[in-house]
Parts: sequence; structure tokens; C-alpha cells
Amino acid sequence: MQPGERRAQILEHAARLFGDRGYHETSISDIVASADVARGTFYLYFANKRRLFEELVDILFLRIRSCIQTVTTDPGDRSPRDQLVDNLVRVFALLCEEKHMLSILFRGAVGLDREADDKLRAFYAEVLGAIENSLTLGRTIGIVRPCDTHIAATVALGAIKEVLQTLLTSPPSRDPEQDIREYANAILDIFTRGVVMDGVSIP
Amino acid sequence: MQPGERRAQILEHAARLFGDRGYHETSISDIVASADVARGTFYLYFANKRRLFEELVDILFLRIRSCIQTVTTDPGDRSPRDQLVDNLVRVFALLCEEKHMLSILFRGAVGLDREADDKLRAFYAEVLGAIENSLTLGRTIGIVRPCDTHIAATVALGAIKEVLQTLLTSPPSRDPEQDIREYANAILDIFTRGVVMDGVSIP
Amino acid sequence: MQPGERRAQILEHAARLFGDRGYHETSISDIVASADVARGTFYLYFANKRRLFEELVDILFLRIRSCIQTVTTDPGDRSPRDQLVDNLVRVFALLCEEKHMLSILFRGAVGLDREADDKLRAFYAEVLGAIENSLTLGRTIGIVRPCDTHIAATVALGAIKEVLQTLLTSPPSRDPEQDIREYANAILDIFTRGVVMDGVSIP
Amino acid sequence: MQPGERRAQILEHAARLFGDRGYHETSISDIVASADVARGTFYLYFANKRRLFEELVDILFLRIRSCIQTVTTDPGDRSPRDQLVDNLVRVFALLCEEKHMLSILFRGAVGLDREADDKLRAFYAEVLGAIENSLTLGRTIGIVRPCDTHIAATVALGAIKEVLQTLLTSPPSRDPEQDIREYANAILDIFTRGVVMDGVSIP
DNA sequence: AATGAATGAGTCTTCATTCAT
DNA sequence: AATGAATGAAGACTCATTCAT
Repeated sequence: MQPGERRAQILEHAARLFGDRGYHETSISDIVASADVARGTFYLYFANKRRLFEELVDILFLRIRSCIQTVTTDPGDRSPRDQLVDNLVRVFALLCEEKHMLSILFRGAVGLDREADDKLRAFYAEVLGAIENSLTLGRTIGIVRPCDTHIAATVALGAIKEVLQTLLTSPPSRDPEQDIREYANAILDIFTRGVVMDGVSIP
Repeated sequence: MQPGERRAQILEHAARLFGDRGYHETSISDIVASADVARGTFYLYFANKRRLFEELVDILFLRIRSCIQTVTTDPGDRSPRDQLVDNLVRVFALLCEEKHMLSILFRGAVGLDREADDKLRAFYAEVLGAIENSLTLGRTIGIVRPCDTHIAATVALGAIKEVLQTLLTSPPSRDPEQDIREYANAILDIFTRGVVMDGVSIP
Repeated sequence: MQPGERRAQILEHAARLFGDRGYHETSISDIVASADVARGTFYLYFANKRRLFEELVDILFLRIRSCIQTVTTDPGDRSPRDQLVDNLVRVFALLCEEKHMLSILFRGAVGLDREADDKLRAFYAEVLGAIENSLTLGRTIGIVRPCDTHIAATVALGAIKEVLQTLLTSPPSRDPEQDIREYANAILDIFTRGVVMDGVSIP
Repeated sequence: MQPGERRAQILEHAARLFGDRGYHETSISDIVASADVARGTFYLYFANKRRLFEELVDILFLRIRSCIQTVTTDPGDRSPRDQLVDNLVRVFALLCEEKHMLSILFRGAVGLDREADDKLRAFYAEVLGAIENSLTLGRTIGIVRPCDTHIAATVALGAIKEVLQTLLTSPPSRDPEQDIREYANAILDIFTRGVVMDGVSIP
């Protein structure tokens, strides 16, 4: 067995279990039984249950980050909108493939304790910042209308999270890639143009 | 001591503790110590920890529901938009006043177990349905442009949840009522008109 | 309500519950709920659960004792054998009518604690003594052959207890009185004459 | 420490405690303290208190069964009576040596709950059946006189149980083996020939 | 590196008993 | 005499973590 393989093995099984049952409902016994290693072996690779979980969350954050590309406006680049859609599609695709991870993000890591909450908040703050930057850039180049970019970014983040949330329970699709792209486009469409009929002014 | 007061007392303290620390981090010992009642007294009023928690969630859902009024378009009524803003303001105000409850909603009840998840999902589905109905109504009266109302409703729900989420950590404001109204308006503004500059068309 | 009636009411309900479920499986809550009195009222009449139980056992012993008549050999009396049968019949009839009591005797009071065991043992010792006396009398008048009267009495007591034990689970009969008399006769028959064929000598 | 030794250690201490104090009066704390193992260790070997107890009862039943040999009448065998005495002597000797076990049988397992009662009843039914079979055999070969073999067996079983019961409190003898043999012979003597003087007929 | 038996602090829950009304 | 809300000691059981092998 390769060095590091044991570690990966435990991480993988733990991810599935945490995703399926949640943090508190998953015991070390469950994990070592699933990964087929001895109890003691677990503690050779991880300081404790909490750290293992943190590591999974860190890995998840890392992978999500790696999906997100800063939007550019260099001539010859894809349109900003397409770049945003691509970002969304990559994140959605990643999390669709490993729903455990998505579940850990939304169910396992929420409300665990102050520390986990802070970590989660920090991550979302980071994403929020990235969205806000995009919006500011949009304003600079005259695509985005004047608005509270912070709230706008919050709305966008919320929309993305909510759609991901629904993915958790949606049945597997025949052409997931196509679905994802449609979802991403729909979100962006509503977020950019709103839902109001053109030419109608709401008092 | 009034009849029912003990019950209320326990519910109140439990709400704060669950809100602050989460379900698993709060023991019966914590609750009875905080409420200053004997261990056995707790079980006089609640079958077990789980039921107490469920009751808190039920109360919360009830209160939120009571904030939401179906949007009407009768002549003489406030504009649909104002009615929506009012709904938002009422919900925000309610949850701002009792942040524990908000915290229970977002941190305590998430990922607790299958049953709690289902309850939560059902509640959100209900809210989603209400939003979708509003959008359909909007389409009927020609205010809402053709779009996937389900995704649009999802985006709206996500936006609301995300804003509420940020409320949890935002410091207490000097004029909360005013803040809330601004938040509600900003969300509705972005959701209805989008963030794109008027006249600009995104490819 | 007559004075003492409350007491009797509680005793009665407790007897049924103890008989049905046993001492440990019956809670004060069960008893007061069944007797339809308040918790506090219970402690007005009985020092504690243990004492209530003891009282029931005492009552039972008293009633059993009252069934047992010392065997006499005065001319004109019924035959000793008939007197013994009558004793048995009376005890059997008493306990058949109130199976709870029988159940308390055999299941509730056994192995409760040292004190209860002692009480039980004392009662059985008393019955054993009575049987032994009868045997001694029998020897005196030449009906009983030389044998270890203590062991003989033990055998008799065991036989009686065992038959009573089976009564606990036997279905209610159409003519219980007749059954009881037959049982009593059968026991006495075997105990007196044994099971060996007349004239056969066992090495 | 040998494998399985811990288990045996816990069983042994539990047997003594259950025997001395009874099931309900013995807590897991008592057992682990007596066996000098940690609280958790207990649950490594036994699912719960109830199961531990059941195991003890099962072991006891197994051992008792192994004492009992079916009576044979092959030429050259010991006499049926001697075989019966041998059976009794073996059972008595077994239970004399481990009075805790005997106590568990008579005090601990009685009236515990429906399940335990059924188990107990089943065991006694088995023993009763064996005795009845012996009696039927005796009738076949002409040693046993016509009588209700079921009641006769019940009497025999009751006698045996009662004698065992007294063993529980009897002081340790100088020559227990001899005592046991005498007891067994006395029981059998009374059971077979009865207590009535030869030639005397009871009306 | 790996094992898994052992640990014990901590959890929820029950229930006999008390006491102010 | 009667009530029933309140008590808190005590019980069974879980599980993350350790450590001798």
C-alpha cells in the first residue's frame, strides 16, 4: 500500500458517511468499519474526529475555489457573462459528481460549532467578495447598473446556494451536463435581467 | 406561577441555548440549569430533547407563516410590489427580534436527521410555492416576463435566506426597522429588475 | 367516601397491577392512575411503595392462614385425609379467585430483596411446620410410616406450590370448584401412596 | 489476558451479584466495579444488562440439562431408581456448588418480565416432560401404578424445586456429597412409596 | 505501521418521594 | 383530606480516544 493511500481511503469513506448521515450521526466506529481499518489506525492519520471533518471541508473548499476563475474583459476573451456561466457550470458539475461533499457543505458543516461556522462564513465571505468584485468590474465597464453591489452579491450567492440545495434531492438526470448549463443560464438570466417585463415600471 | 409558565420558561431558555450552541452542543443539563428547573421537571413538559426541539421549530414556522400574506391585486390594495416588501419586512423583523430562532432555523435544524430535514424541506417547499404563485400571478397580469418561474422562485428564496443568514452575524443597528425596509427593497429591486444597466444587452 | 375506603381502593388497584406486571414494572404513577387518586394521596396512606407491597403480602398471608385448619382426630370429625383435602381446596379456591394475589406471591415477592425474602421464607416455614405437625400427628396415630417428616413436608409443600404455579397460567375452567377438588385429591393421593405399583418393591 | 477471559470474568461477577441481590438490585455499576473493568468494557461483551442476565440463565439451563440422563431399562444398567437418584444427585451437586446460580434461578429470573417468565416456564416444562416420560416408562414396565402422570410429575418437580430452595439457605455441610445423596433418596422414597404406613388404607 | 481491547466521561431518561397550596 | 407540580438521585448506555502489543 502506497504511503498516503490509507489516509485517502479513510477520507473517502468518511466523506460518504458524513454526507449520508451527517457529522453527529457518524461515529468513528462507522468510519473505520467502512474503511476497513483498525480503530487505532484512524488516530494514526487524524488527530480526532473533528480534524478529519475539517480536512474534508478544507478539501471541498479547495476544489470549489479551483473551479472559480476571475472574470476578465481582455479583448478576445469569452464574454463576461459566458465566463460567469462557466464558473457556475464548473462548480455545479463538481458538486453534482460528489453529492456527499455537497451534503457535507450544506448539512454536515452547518451549526456544528462556533469554529466550523466561522470557517464556513469565511468561505462564503470569500465567494461573496469574488461576486462583488465581478459586479464592481461590471459597473466599471458599464454593464451593471448602479445598485448596492453587496446586496446584489448576496442575492447571487443565495441563489446559487439554493439551487445547489435542490440538487441534493433532485433525482439523477439523463444528461446532467446539459441540465447544469441550463440551470446556470437561468440563474444568470434572472439575476441580470430580473423577472419584470421589459418596459413595465413597478411603482 | 401561572399554568403553562414553566413550559414557556423552558422553551425560552432552550431556544436561546439551541440558537447559540446548536442542538447537539446543548444538553438537557444545560437547558434545565439555564431555566433553573429540576431535571425531572423538564420531562414533565416535554417527552424528550427531540420533541422540545421540534416544538420550537413548529412555533417558528407558525410565526413565519403568520407574517406572510398572499399578494392581491384588488383595486385599492397596495401595489403588489409593496405587498411583497411588506411580507419581507415582517419576516425580517420577526427573525431579527429573536435571532435564536433564526439561528435554530439555519444552524440547529439543518442536518439533524432525516425527519428534521424533511420538515425543513417541506417548509421551504411551502414558501417556494407561495413565491411561485406570486410570480404566476405577476405573469397573468402582465408584470412578470416569461421565465422559468420555478427557478425564479428558487432564486428569490435563496436570496431571502442568504440575507437572513447575514442578519445572524450583523451587529445590532440603531434603526433596525429602517435597515430592514431598505434590505427588503434592495432585494426586491435586484430580483425584479436585475443588475444589468438598462438598454444594455448581454449576449 | 367512607374512611378507609381510599386505602382499600389503592390496595385493590395496586394488587392487580403488581400481579399483572410485577413489582418493578409497576410504578406509583400506574397505581395512582389506576386507582384514580392523586400522587400525594398515595403517600397519605402508605409510607412508600415498598410498604404498600408488604401490606399486600401481609394481607395475602393472613387470608391463606385463615384457610388452614389444624387437622384433628376427634371422633366424629371428618377423616384426617378429608380435612387435609379441605385445607388444600380452600387455599386453592382463594388463590384461584384472585390470581393477582397468587402472582404477587410467586412472581412479585420473589427475589425482591433480603427483607421480602425473609418474610416469604418465614411464611413458608410456618406452612412447612403445619404440614410437619400433621405428619407427626399421623405417625402418632399410626397412619404415617416412619420417614423423615421434614423432607416429607418439604415435598408436600413443593407439590402444592408447583400446582399453584401451574394454576397461574392455566385457562379459566368451566367448573373450577370441581377441578380444584380433583387437584387436591390427586396431590394427596400421590403424596400419601406414592406412584409405585402396590406390591412392587424398588431396590 | 486470555481471549474470552474478560467475558468470563464479567459473567462470574455478575452471577454472584445477581445471585446475592437479584436482578433489579444489581446495577451495571455494581457489576463493573466488582469485576474491576470499565463501564464501557461491559458493553464490549454484552449488548445490555438484560442480555447478560439471559446468558447466565442460558448457561445455567445448559448445565442443568447436561446433568440429566434419560432413564434406561436395558439389562445390565443400573436400576431405574438408581438412575433417577443419580440424576437428582448430579443436579443438586451442581447447584450446591454454585449457589448464586441457584439463586438466580429461583429469585433473579422469577417475575422479571414476560420474556424471562416464558423462558423459565419453557425450561420447567421441559423438565416436567422428562419426569412424565420416566413415569410413563415406569407404567409400561409395570413399576408405576395407574395415576395422573402429569400431576405426579408436577408433584415431583415441585418437590425437587422446594428441596433446592431450602438448599439456598442451609448452612454448608461437612459432607455435602453424602447429604445430597440422602436428600435425593429421601425425595424419591417419599415420591414413590408415599408417606402412608403399609397396609393402612385411607378412606 | 497497525491493531483492537479497554477506558470513563458524559448523555438522556425514569421515578419514588416531597410539599406548598 | 387531597392535590399534582416539582424534585434530584440514580440508572442504562454511547462513543471518542488511548495504549500496550
